[in-house]
Amino acid sequence: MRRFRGEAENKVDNKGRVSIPAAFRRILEEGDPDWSSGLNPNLVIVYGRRNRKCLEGYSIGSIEIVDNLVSNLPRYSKEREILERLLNSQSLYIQLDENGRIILPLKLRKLVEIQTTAVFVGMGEKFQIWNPTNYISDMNLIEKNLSENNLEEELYSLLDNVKNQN
Amino acid sequence: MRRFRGEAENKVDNKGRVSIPAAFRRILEEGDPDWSSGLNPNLVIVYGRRNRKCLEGYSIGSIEIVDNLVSNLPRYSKEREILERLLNSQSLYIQLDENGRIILPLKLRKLVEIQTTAVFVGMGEKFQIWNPTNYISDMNLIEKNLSENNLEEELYSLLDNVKNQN
DNA sequence: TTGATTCCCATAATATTCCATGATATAAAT
DNA sequence: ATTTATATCATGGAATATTATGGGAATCAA
Repeated sequence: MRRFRGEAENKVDNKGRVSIPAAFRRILEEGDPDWSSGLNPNLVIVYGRRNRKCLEGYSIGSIEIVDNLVSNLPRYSKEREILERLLNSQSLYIQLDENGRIILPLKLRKLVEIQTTAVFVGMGEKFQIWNPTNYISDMNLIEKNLSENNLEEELYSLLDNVKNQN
Repeated sequence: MRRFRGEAENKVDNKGRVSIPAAFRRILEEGDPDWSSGLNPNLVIVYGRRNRKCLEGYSIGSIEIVDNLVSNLPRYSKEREILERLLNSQSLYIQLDENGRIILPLKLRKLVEIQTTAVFVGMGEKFQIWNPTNYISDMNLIEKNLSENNLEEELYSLLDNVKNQN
């Protein structure tokens, strides 16, 4: 399955409307079992990630994978209850409109400090929505983290040493 | 599997259109699981390599190997999130058009200083896209490094000591 | 009735598709 | 081997479609 890739910066108007980048729409369409040509795909927005100042968007298909992982934990276990709280209560279904936009409720915009602009960031099986300035800081943090932990080399050696298993 | 080999210099028009060298197309076709005769292959362009002034092109097959390695890390682990960020946010899918061209978005062209001409460089499992002048400097840098330290022989001797990890 | 929410339409910018052509290369034929 | 036919490549232009984004009317809720 194709992944969310790339970055895009889109306007948020005062009704809270934002365009989902076209490339992401394609992934949402593929990932929505109910979607077919002509319809508008659904997605799930999760806003329950503490220590992260961003929202996360999942295709229906990929949120179901996560949900199933949670369902495999022992029922009524403390861990499961917490995860369900974070992933289920702090999330909502949204359907794209005719123009490929969604409406970000005021509550969510406030939560992640989004006002007139939102940055969409591809993260593989999900994507993130950031306030532009916060995104830059987060990226800088990552850069720092990379160099400190020597992760960068590790990462690129992954890329460079792909042993082709086809 | 066949590899990206050779160099080619192609024109970039003001819409950002460039021909992918025919030899590279064949490799992209072979490497795209969805490709079949008559279709146009997809590829992934990675632009996030710090300290490198070039873009990198991967066939779908080889980028998926990398993606899967990352996907095997614990979901939501710090390490995975960092890797996903770097690999996915700094890359994009592109499909060749009917004439074997792709469109390099302005953002990417600026990033690597490409204007009217681009050099394609085969690098085995990936290829690079350079501004011609920058490519020459990079090559010179390598040459200089090699001759100054008399590294060439040493380098090639590395090849013989590789413990084959396949 | 006064915000907010949804739906519908408009549009400039951008991207995609389609067609055309000269230049190379590949294959066939004498 | 030299010429002739055929296909493929790199590139340009123009027609068409899609994106991102704004504005307003209709609908709804308190």
